[in-house]
Amino acid sequence: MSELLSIYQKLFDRYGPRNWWPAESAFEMAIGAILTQNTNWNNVEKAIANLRSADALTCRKICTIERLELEALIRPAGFFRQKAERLQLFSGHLRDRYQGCLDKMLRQPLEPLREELLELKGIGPETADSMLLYAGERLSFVVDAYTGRLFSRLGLLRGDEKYEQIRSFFMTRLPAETGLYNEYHALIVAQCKEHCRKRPLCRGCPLEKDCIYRQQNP
DNA sequence: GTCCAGGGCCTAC
DNA sequence: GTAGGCCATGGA
Repeated sequence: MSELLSIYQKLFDRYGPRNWWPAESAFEMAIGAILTQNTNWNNVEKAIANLRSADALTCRKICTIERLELEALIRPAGFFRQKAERLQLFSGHLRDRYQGCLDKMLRQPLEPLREELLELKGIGPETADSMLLYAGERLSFVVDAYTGRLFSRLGLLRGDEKYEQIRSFFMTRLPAETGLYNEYHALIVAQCKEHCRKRPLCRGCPLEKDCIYRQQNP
């Protein structure tokens, strides 16, 4: 078994299926992907609950709601002014180019679609890949800060790779299965939330024996 | 009080 | 092309 699959298996054995992305619709996932930028998911849940109560989890409503009202609804998610703008830019694009139909957008050819998302202000690579993988079930590995941190510690990355390099690292080594991509990213998050934050401690970590950081710092 | 979270943009060198 | 500042809330 490849090294990446072996690590995957250890994480899956420890944490089980993560059932990502937690949302009731693809559009809600896309909105959540923007709201969770550099923000604890707990806070995002509050914002999404507010949007749901206001019946504002649709493209049409996000497009037409007053900016200040949208800001107030998503306030718990932090960075609420930027995020309100980003939600409306994304929804406006969806309305203008795909008649507001997210499924239609997500069925487009992968790489051009990814580039199209990246051209939108406020959608960077992680947000784009989250939308593609989780809302669209498209084959695009999601990289985040945890990913680089964990695989550097495991000695599989140097630590100075750019986003696209890390994404390619996984995509050229893993079987082309969206279910695997989905679970792997979610498991990395679960792992890092429990063990690999900024503190240099791997005790009890399911990857303990593989973790070169621990070998270097017993 | 301090640190951090499932980033991304902008500006200055 | 890249390091540093900025955006903001809420929980640990």
